[in-house]
Amino acid sequence: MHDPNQRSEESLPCTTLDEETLFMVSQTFKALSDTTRIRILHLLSQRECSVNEIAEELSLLQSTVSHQLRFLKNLRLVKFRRAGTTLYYSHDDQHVMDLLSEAIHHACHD
Amino acid sequence: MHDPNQRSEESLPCTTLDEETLFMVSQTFKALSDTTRIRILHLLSQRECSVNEIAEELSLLQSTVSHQLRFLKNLRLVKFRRAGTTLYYSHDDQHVMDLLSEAIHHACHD
DNA sequence: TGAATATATGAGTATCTATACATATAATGT
DNA sequence: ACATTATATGTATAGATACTCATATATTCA
Repeated sequence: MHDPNQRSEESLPCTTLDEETLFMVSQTFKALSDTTRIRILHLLSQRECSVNEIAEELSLLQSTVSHQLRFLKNLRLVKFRRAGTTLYYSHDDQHVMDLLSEAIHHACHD
Repeated sequence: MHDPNQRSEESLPCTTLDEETLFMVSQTFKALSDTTRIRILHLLSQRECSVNEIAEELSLLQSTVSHQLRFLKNLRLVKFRRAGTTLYYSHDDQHVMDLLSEAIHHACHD
């Protein structure tokens, strides 16, 4: 009847790590491993921000923020909308934001 | 009566990122951002292993494994017990292992 | 079209990182 | 004590990364 070797659609642990999964996981964590990107994502978890707003709020150079936003955009962790010449960025991957907030929460409370 | 600015002991979001928390979070994710360390931790999530077992199972040099285990040990993500000349390593931070398995699960199922 | 503003991009550089090789340390058994 | 086995460590190096500076692109408005 029920074959335990048959992978169901939900909630079973991934015991095998194929190359593609391994790469995706490492890329996700790499995005979260830099303090500048963490600060940017943490800010975007609270509100949508323009590039200059991020730079001012976090005391970073505009080009630094722009480079990191490109990194995050490539991984589809952030998105933006245009309003005139201003681009408003916001987060775009709730799962990754959850990973971040869990880690922050854990670090805060030890 | 209840002051919302008063941080309670549990489950409130950390809206401020102090330097120490920022560093801890980045270190945690840095540990999980390398494919070799991910493979090691994933293996240790399934069973306790000696250094040589890890090296053989993952086709890595012994010194590579040992260097990475030192990295993980410094962050207290793994621990070991001695049996003669053999050291058996196992994971030692359930929270970080949860972060890893969540990321793997998410990557596997998209 | 030209100035002003916002953002993106390219290049250079200093720093970090992961690995490989060689060797050291440590525990065991004879 | 010596050989053997398991693990750790030092060092060198190739590759990755993040930042800074300079400049390019793009949009708006006069």
